[in-house]
Amino acid sequence: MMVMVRAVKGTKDILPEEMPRWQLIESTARNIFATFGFEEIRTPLFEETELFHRGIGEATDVVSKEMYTFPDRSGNSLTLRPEMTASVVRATIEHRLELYRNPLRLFYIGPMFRYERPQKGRYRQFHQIGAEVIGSDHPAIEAEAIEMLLLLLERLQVRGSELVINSIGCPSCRPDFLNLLRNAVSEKLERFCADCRDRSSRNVLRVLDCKQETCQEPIESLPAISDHLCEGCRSHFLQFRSWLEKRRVPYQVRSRLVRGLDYYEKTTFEISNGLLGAQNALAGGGRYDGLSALLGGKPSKGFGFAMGMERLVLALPEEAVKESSSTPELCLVPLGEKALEVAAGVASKIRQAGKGCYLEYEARSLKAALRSADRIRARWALILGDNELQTGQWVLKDLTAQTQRLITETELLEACASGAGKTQILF
RNA sequence: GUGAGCGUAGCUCAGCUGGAUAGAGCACUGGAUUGUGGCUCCAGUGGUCGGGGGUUCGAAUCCCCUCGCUCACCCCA
Repeated sequence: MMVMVRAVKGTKDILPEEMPRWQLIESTARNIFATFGFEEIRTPLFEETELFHRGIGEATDVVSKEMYTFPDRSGNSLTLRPEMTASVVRATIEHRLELYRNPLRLFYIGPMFRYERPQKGRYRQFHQIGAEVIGSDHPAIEAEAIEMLLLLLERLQVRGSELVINSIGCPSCRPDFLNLLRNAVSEKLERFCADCRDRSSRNVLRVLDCKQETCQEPIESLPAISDHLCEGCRSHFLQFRSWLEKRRVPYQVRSRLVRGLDYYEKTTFEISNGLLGAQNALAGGGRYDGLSALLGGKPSKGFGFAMGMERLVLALPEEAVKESSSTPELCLVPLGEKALEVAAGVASKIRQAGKGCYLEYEARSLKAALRSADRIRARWALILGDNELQTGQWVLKDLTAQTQRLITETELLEACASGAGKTQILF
């Protein structure tokens, strides 16, 4: 037997049944982002591998072991984007978008790719909605972006989200802190788990984020970054917090919050939600003032976030998705080949008038056709058999009211012409 | 990369410590109703029990390998 080809590991089909949830999320996001002055941008799904190496950082997990990297036919190394901030910043540099609006407010919706073991809420092809503000380092804009994100969640009736924030310092204070931290960890190395011992040399900050029971106590005694911020970072963070408070956004400071991408500095944040399982981060983001310069552009400060759409779908309550069927309400039921020809012509005219209808092709019997019309939830069935062909009087059956009446082609097309702008036919 | 759990009809699942032609509900098709749906009743289609090997008189059931899915670690959205 032929082996069935299936969707590759970590990818999945989003079937028509679940499409309303996705469409709701996308349209709500577009509407809300527009009210904040954000404009949509789409960048290619793949980029020069170099972009992510430079932007995200060689040492990160994403770059070192999670990228879909491949040579194209000319030998260039390309990579399916694992996130989109680097691409957006690349595009702003390439097209000088900072000349066009300052700050630049952009958002995006699209698929990302990371080679990881799939689990609940985590896929190899996953989708993000994200937003970036480029060209300003005002702390108020961070609070505004977070407010926008929370408003989206509220509008989608997603409950139980928590905002945690932190400042991870900047190039002028972080290196000193990292040394301090590294030394503190190595002093009591034996008290940390094997993973943390490994992390202490690879990426010390991560030690702060370890969830191992046994590591909690030694972590407590480690220096906190909040005590070692430079004056600029400290004041920026305080202002950011006060802007959140002015906007009445509840938050928690977690000095152990660490992000996985090297370009972040100063403000970082995460929104988690208990409905998601182990991968409980619904959205995350932060400031990336050095990224533009790193990618060869003019120094340009930025702040942004990304939200996982699959995770948002998991957290989306059923009542938020309203039944909104856009499928046709009229089903044409021809009985026999000759009737099919006539019906096909009528269907064309209906659609040219901007209305919709189903055309039943394989009506084995009237009974089967009506059953099928019922199943696709059509409101009316137009029956076209030998009798109707003869008389020119077709049978229009109201499947809900269980009534039927005769109608001519002319009357039908007149009904189609009425109700301008609506795709459903009004009888 | 590591660990655990699970693979029986399109879907959700029964199938007791190994026993004869592998079952149910839903879905699908047809009939009761020669051109009238949803409800009801009746009947039917559909499975190399994920794949391979082994133990046995006999394997969906036990053992080994393999593939797949799920969840968790790691990491993140």
